[in-house]
Amino acid sequence: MDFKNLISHCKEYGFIFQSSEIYDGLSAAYDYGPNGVELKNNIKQYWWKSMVQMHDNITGIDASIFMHPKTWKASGHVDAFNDPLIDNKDSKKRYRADQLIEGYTEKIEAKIKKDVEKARKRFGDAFDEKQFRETNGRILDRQKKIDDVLGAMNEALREGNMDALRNLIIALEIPCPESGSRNWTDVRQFNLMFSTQLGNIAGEEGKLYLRPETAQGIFVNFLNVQKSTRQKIPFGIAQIGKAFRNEIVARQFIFRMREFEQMEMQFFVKPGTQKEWYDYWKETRLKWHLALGTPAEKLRYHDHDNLAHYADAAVDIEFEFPFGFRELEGIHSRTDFDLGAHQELSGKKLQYFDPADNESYVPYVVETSIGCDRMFLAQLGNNLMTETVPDADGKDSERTVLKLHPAIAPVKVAVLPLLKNKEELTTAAKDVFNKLKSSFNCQYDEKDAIGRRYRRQDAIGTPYCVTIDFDTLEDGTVTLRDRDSLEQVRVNIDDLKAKVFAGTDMGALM
RNA sequence: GCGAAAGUAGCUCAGCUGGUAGAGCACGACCUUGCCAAGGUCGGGGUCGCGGGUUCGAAUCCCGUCUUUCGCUCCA
Repeated sequence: MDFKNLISHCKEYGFIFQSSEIYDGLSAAYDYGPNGVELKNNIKQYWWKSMVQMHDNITGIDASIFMHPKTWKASGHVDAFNDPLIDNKDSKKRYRADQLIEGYTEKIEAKIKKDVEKARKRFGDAFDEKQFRETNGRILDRQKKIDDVLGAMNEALREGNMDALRNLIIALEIPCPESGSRNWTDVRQFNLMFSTQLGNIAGEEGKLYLRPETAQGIFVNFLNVQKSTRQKIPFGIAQIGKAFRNEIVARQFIFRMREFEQMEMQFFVKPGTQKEWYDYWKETRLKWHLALGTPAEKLRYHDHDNLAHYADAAVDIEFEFPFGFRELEGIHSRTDFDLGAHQELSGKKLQYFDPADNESYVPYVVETSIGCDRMFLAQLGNNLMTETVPDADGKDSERTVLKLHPAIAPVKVAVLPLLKNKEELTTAAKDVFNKLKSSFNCQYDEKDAIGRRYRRQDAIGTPYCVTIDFDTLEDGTVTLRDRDSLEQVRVNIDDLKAKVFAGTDMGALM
């Protein structure tokens, strides 16, 4: 099914609505509807059970969205994600001003390397690169130029002086890499974190940020959790929660929103063992996706070429969305960057005493981080389809069916009296419904012909439909109709609960 | 942010050489209906995304704006 139809389906069947739609909507903000919230909750529950319930050494927390501003200083977000952006008026291309300037210095560096290589060829084994670089006049001039430019750039960045940054680009006559044009706009600061004010914090003007990732709530609680649970390394802390990023362009339905939900687990390990745990989680997390029935050819690993400031290894699990392969989950080896930075800035020891080695150390961290909304979209993209099934006359007819894994389906079972106007049938059906509803999310539906009701349930992914007919009144059996095979089996009402449970049990995935 | 396309009933859309809105499905009532999108009768529902302009008259032409999709760009 194409992307547009998927979005329509989400609205029509109560999965996702645009935020504040009656006011023309808010860009890139969406609300989960009645079926959407059930599916999303089930996805979260599947993740939570797989991570926390199934691992003795992983526990959960739920940290505040507001955190002390120093958190983001330590994490690097304040410094690393204040991107200075500049547009080229002719080509309409946007660049990071600092990257343009760095590109300029890299070209000079390349010229230096060329000279070095020429000299190496000339002098052969006797060549001393260090000495050559320190004595060759042309290279020294070029190196000075690089140092001057980067020095000026860093000073401008440090002071937040956007005009100075622009002037540098103009003075160096840096052209647009695409068009060659030097017709630049002003440089504008773009911070990926949303901020708000909160009176005073520790005597300083309090600029609060909405967290751009949930991970820091885990790091700052590292010792609280370790001590209160008496966990021994290796152990993990899991969290599901909202995060906020002021993306320049937020698009593609719920794929990239400015407010989104993450499911993150930080796994604390002994330094030196991070690689083996990175490999372990890389494999374990892919299995989690495969267990839901997502086909292997729609998933792939994508290694990061450019590592983030905190990582020594990083891989994405990508899913083939309707608009191509995109990141669904990330597994990052975050080293001791975060705990080390918090230890330094807070002045509090964030170390673990390892009785096995009789020593203290700052643990290394392997992170798994999955976007909840993206997982939701992936499930719809993978399971929503139209297919041909026989109609009442045995002829081909089309149905729209959401073939979610039964364990995460919003509604587990629909209870349907065969006919609406026979009170003995509707009464019996309501009895069955009342028996099931304490165990499963159920729906009772008596409107329209039975075939239409089946199709309505297909469209929201309900794995089972129970139909009450006249035989039910005689022998206490009902038909149990399977969403995918369309097969119906006769089941005793007393066995229904066990049957539906067996077919929708989340435990079977783990 | 730039470029392209779109926005009319709950949904999918038609109407758009200007003359104050239609269909199918959905919704409500009644009849009919015995397992995979049944039929009949009646009924409710839209100031055509929003604002402005041209005109005697605008869903239709023009300008602006918001939202969405696609392509660039960005993406810890």
